[in-house]
Amino acid sequence: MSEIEFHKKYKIEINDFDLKQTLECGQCFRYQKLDENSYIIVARERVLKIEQDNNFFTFYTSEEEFHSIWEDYFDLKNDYKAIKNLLAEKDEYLKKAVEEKHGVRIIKQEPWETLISFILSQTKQIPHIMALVEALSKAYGEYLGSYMGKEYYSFPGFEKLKRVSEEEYRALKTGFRAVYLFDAVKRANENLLDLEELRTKETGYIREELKKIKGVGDKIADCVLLFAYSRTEVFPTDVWIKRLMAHFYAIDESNTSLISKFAEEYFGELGGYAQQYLFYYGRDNKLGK
DNA sequence: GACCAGGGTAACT
DNA sequence: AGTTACCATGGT
Repeated sequence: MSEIEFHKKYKIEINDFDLKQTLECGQCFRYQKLDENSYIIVARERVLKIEQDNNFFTFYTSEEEFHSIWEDYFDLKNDYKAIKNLLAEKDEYLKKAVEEKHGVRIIKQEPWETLISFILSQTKQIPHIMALVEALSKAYGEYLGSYMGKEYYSFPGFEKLKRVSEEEYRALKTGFRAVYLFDAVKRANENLLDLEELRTKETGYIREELKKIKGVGDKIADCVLLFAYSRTEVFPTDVWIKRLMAHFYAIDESNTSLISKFAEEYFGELGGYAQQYLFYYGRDNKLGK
């Protein structure tokens, strides 16, 4: 078991960015909190340690890797101050949400990991989702090293999952999602699903292609579009958002299509950002019951 | 033990 | 086209 050293460091000042908020807002499932100001994340076949001291961040990697990978991964070149200003002008709820959750950034995650993670997410609470993703990685991913008594594994690609049976997925406590996992892996391996090719396609086309996978509907497809393909105009509509839209804007929470239509007109191109600020703000403050 | 969790499907009206 | 039971599992 090789201990990861993290001997390289790159320190940089970044505004409108908060580690806790960005990692714990519900968009990603593979982070480990070390203490109040530092986290370990596993992404892109790597383990990264990050520390935050107000607006200063220490990335335990080279400056070169920060610029080639993590700056893009955390969407750090995007002007979130401008985005937050536009949202805050819309109404009091958004104003409060962007003020309280001022450091959220929409991470650019890998499409495959995002797809599988959100397939696993259905009718699960976030800690459970994290446990399932962890179990899947430990069972079929690559060992990347250990740090402070914890082992880290990469997220397994579809090639690595090619020979895995539904029963083996069930053994990981994935429940009825095992069939969905199996179908996604099968499609990817049979070239019926090419997530890299989809990257450049139109949003609507990507959504329809993703929905061909068993167990993938509008919500999961939209999460992949937002969190992996950076289609920041989409508005993933889950149980929380339904309740919150009823709470904030008096829209019937049982009418998902009406909520989507309202979001499209009201938030426009900023739908994805609005969704994430409202989701995190609402969930964290237990709004909408 | 009932009820719910970052949903989706199939079988109903 | 719009409801509803059900899916597997873990936590309150």
